[in-house]
Order: sequence, then C-alpha cells, then structure tokens
Amino acid sequence: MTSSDILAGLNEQQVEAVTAGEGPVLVLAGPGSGKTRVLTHRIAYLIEKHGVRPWHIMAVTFTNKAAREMENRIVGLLGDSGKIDGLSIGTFHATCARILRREADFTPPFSSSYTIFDTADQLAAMKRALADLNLDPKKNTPNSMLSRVSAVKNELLGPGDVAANDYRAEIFQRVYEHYNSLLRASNARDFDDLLMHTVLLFRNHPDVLERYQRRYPFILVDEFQDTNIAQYTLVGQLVAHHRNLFAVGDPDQSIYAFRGADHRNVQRFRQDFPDTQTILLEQNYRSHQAILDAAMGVIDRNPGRIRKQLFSKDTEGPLLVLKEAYNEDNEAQFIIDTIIDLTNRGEYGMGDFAIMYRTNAQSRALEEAFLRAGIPYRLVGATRFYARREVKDVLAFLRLIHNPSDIVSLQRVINLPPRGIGQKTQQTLDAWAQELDVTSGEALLYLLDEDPEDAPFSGRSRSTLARFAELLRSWLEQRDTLTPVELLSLVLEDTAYLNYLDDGSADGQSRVENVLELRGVASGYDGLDLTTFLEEVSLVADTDTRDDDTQAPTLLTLHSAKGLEFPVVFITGLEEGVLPHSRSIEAVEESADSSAIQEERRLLYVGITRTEQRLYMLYTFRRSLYGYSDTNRPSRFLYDIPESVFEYSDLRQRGQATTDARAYREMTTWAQTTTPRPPRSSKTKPARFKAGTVVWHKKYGEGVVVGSRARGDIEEVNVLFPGGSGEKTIMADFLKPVDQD
DNA sequence: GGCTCATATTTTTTT
DNA sequence: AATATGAGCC
Repeated sequence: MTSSDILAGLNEQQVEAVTAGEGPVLVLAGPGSGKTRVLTHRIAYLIEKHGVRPWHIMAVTFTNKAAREMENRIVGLLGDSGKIDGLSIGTFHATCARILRREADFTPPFSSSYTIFDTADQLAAMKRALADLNLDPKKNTPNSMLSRVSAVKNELLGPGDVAANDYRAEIFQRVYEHYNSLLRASNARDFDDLLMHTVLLFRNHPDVLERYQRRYPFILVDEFQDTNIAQYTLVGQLVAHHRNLFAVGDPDQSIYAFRGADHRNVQRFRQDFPDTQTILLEQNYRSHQAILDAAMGVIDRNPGRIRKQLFSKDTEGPLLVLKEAYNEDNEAQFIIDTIIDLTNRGEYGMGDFAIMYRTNAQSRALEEAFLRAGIPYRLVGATRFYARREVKDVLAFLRLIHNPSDIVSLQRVINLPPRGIGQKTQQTLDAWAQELDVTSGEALLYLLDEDPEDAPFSGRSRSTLARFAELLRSWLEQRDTLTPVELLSLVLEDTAYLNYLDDGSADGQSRVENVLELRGVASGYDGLDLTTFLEEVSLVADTDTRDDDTQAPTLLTLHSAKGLEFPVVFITGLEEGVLPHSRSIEAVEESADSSAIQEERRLLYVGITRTEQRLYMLYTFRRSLYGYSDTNRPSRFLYDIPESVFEYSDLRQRGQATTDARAYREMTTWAQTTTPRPPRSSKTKPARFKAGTVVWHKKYGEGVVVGSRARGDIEEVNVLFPGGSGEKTIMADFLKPVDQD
C-alpha cells in the first residue's frame, strides 16, 4: 500500500490536516466533518509515510469504544494488524493507570498492585470519612462532598491547596484530607487520582517524564474540547519537549463540563503553543442541510462562540418531524410505529435507528414498549453490568485478594454471605486495626497468624473473624498460581455465594447468570494476571462490547451518542425540565449562571448532528419523573429551530390552533401558558368535577365521574365508562360535562 | 447480630 | 419507582 492510498477519498482540508508537518497541530472541526477519520488517517500516515514506529505513538481517546474503533480503522487502512504492534491507543484514565502501575516505585505509598475505586467505592469511602470525622452526613452529603473533591482534583489541587477561610471550607478541607488518607491506606486511587497522580509523578520526577517524552514522541488527542485541567496539563507535560501534538476537537460539542472539562483548553492550546497550525474542517459529510439548519438554530443562541456555518453538499433530504405525544408511553409507541413503518417500506434495517434521551431513567418506558412490541433493542450504558451488586460483590472478593488493604472491598465482603460478622464486630476490628496502625485486612490476618492475647473480641466474634481470615489466607496463598477465572471459581466455591444469590426468585436467577457471565469474561484473561484483569474491568465499564453486531435499534443517552451516527434518530423528552434538565434551569435561576443551559444546548446540538437522514424530535405533554407525573412545556430550544426545516410540527410557535381535537387543543394551549411545575404552595383550584356528573370524553365517550383530585392547576378525574372501558383516570381538560336535559 | 418493615431520599450526564 | 437507611423485634 502506498501513502496515496491512505489519502484517497479525503477532501482538501482533510489532506492538509493529515499531512501537516511536525509540531503542534489543532484541528477544529464541525460535526460530521470526519475529524476522527482525520486522526486515524494521521496515525496511518505517520506509520506508513514517515516511517514512525507505532510504539512511538500515543493516541488518547475519550471512550474505550472510540479507541477500539480507531484501532480497527487503522488496521483497515494499513491492511495488516502487525503494522500497529505497540501502538498505544486508549483513554486518559487507562493510560494513566498503566503508567502509575509501572512507576509505582516513584509514588509511595502506593504499590503497583493498587486498586481503582469506582463511583460506588468512592461513596463508601466518603461515607466512612464523614463518619470518622463525626460529621453529619445529612448536612454534608457524601455525594456533594465527592463532587467537590472531584472538582478540585481535576484542577490538580491537593488538600493543602484548597482555601480554608471559612467554617464550611475548613470542613471540606478536612474531609478531603481524610478521604485521601483513607484511599492511601487502602492502596487505592479514584478516577480523578489516576490523572492527578500521573501529573504529580511527572512534576516531581523530571527523569521519569523524560522517559515518557522519549517513548512517545507523537501524541494525538481526540475530542480535545472535553479535556479537563489535569488532562490538559498531562498532555502539556508529555509534549513539552518534542511538541508533536495533534489534537482534534469541536468546542460546540463540549458536553462534559460537569466533570471538569473546559472547552477553553482549545484556546489555551493556541496560546501555549503560538506556532500551532490550526486547520478547520467545515464541510459536513453526515447530514443533509435541513438537519444542519436545525442544529445551527439551536447552537447559534450560545453566546461567545466562534460561529460556524455548517454546510453539506446534500441539499435534498427528508425534512424533520416534531411530534407532541401525550406521555412517555405514547412517545415510545410513536417511535415503535415509525420504526415498523420505515422498515416495512424497506428503506431501513433495524440497526439504522437510534433513540436518544437526556437521562438514563427515560429508557424504561422505551424498553417496555419495545418488549411489548416484540422488537429487540440495544441498550447502551444504563444498568451497567459492572455496577450490578452481585458483580461488584464478586469483584470485591478478587480485589481484596489482590490488595488486602482495600478497606472498601473488605467491608463489602467480610460478611458476605452473612457469616455472623456484624456491624459491631466490624467496628471493633477497625478500631483495633487503627491501634495497631495497620489496615483492617492486615489486622484480620494478624489475628489469624499470631493469635494475639489482647485482641478485643468476644469468643464468638473472634472465631467467626478467624474463620474468614482463614479463607482470605488460603486465597492469598493461591493468588499467584491460579488464573483469574480459577481464583474466581474458587471464591464462589468457598463462599457458596451462588447459593446465597439463588433465592428461588427470577431476580436471583438473573443475578446468578450475571456472575456466571463475569466468570466468562474472566476466562478471557487466562494468560494474564489478576492485576490486569481488575484494572481493565475497572476502566472498561462499557457494556456495548456485547451485542455489537445485532441489528436492532439503539437506546442511548445524548452523552453516549457523542461520536456516533445513525440514519434515523429519535430525540425524546424535548421538554423544559428534561432537556434542559431542571438542575440546569435551577442553576440559572439561582445564580444567573447560564453555562449549564449552554451545555444543555450543546447536548441537543450533538444529538441533532448524529443524524444522517431522518430526525424525529419528540416532546410530551405529561411525563412521569421521580415517581410523580407532571405536565411539561416544550423545550425552549425547540423555538430556536427554523420552522422551515420541519415536514411536520406540532409546536405552535405563536400559539395558533391546529387541527387537533378540541379537548386536546385546549390542553396543549394551557400547557404553553402555565409554568411546568407549580410550586407546592400554589393555590389549588377547586375541583371542577364532582362524583355523579355525566361527562364526555373524545375516545371513551360518555361516562360517570366517581371521584376527582385537584392539585395546583391540575385536576384529575376518575371516570367510569360503561361498555368495557372501565374506570379511567383522566385530566379534567379532556372532559366536558354533558347536559342532562 | 440479623431480619423485616417503614420511611426517606434520590437522579444529570461518565472515566 | 427503586434503593438506602433506620427502628423494632427476634
């Protein structure tokens, strides 16, 4: 293969980017402009044309999935997988995790067998930290403390660097300090530590940094707009010497500010490297013009950005559909009907559809509808396999074996299945360990091995502890001779964990199956050690490795849609309070900070621009959220989309009437003129309908009111319909009293 | 110490 | 709606 083959099919700007000389290169690209393609071609180009050895290249992506895809594409370009041997492609976190493991000598007290704490582990550690400090977890909630810790870690601030100028700040500082020390004692790092500790390692050990600079003279970063301070600093350290940084990104697609991403890093990059070549990729190869017009309508309302004129050669394409559904079930049904219709016409296969939503909770109604319709679907993310209790339990056993100091894992499994080690005993153990200045796991082994006279346990709890310690001891002895899957099987056998799970319920059965599936995963690590297995499992939390080839509609959040594209896209829940999310609306109302709303806008922009051909946007009149059903107004963003892009739209820009049935029309008009969530204190209007009244409903006909509840402006009426329909709960606006003359 | 039931609290998005 | 914590009882 020659280099001209690698450049085949690229446009002028793309070629310019791929063949750019060495030194800093920044590719600013719009959606669908092939920026990931440019990145992969660049790698292939460096290897093929410049003779760069693949092990001299480090490419950093945002998700594991993107990394895999990129790898496949490069192999496709080079035609031989052997040509990329040693190429390092992965996420920031995975890359850092590996560096920290390899350089453990420079990062005491962490050893190379350190544990990675995921969100749930962090929460457990934080709860413990708050308890240790005698702080009220109701006043300082573990979650809020964790998000603050995460925020400062992303800015590379240690406990000594955060302000402690008032009482609350001082509390936070102490919590942060103690939380960190708990992690340190457990030989554990959280996700943010992976980045921060790597930066600190390089800062404190220039010789180590230099080794990595020499090792990776070519650094490429995808989705650069989503880097946070720590990641930006890390990149800066690695390229400081050779300056071969190739970064691609789109500030309009920055949707991770909530975890510290700062799209201003794009500007910062140009300041820090004044000789940066900036290359713009503007032409869109994914969508047709109407979709781009809709996308621009949404994003152009964001202030302070460089406006991009998105254009496509594809000027003809199906116009968009904006549909109002009554509730989430109708919304789902509309989607199902549309999918069936489009596939019946032979235009699309089942794998061509994507259904996107703001929050994972919204997937439920959709899943139920798909199940009812008997259509298989692919669900991305959501109930993550590795977040399941039973999977976490089994992994906690393995992690404890891997690292007996891990207090969070120990706490998780010490009484699992219940073996008589209750809270009281655990507290005593912790206190005793503290006295001995060791971790609880070590104390446990000490109890077994030394059988000390002065251990503060009753006879019974001492013997149960010793029995568990024996288990742990025997596992530790076999740790280095068994493969991960053998070790896992041994644990299951020794603890009878599967028996404990299998309580006869269907739920228990599926839990057993999940554990068996985990065992299946582990068996893929036969030649590898436990450390590698646990590290990958902590960092590859994607479920989408399975079912990748099944041809079925994909359900996913707008966030996880980034980087993907689909012929037909449904964006659901386009309502105030959902998109934009109520939290973001609150942020604006409370502090006049519109950045959260701007991010929601970008999120919708990302969703719209995933579409190749057909885009359906949906909002509902009524939606159940947090167990409460409430009415919503259409999203403010919808009003920014030019009406001309729609083939069909239910949205009345100026409130004018449509041809819908009158009762329904009254209701929607009402919906637009009322606030979505009346405060609890708002006056409840008197009920309009009393029991016994005869009423008429569009669908069910005549019925008799049996009861009515009013709350705020909403009145719901129970109506008994003769003739099979039975009793229904109906919005008052749907009903008209029937004159009894 | 452990189990069951009742109450509270929660959900934004991900490595 | 689903899960986490807490009280009360065995």
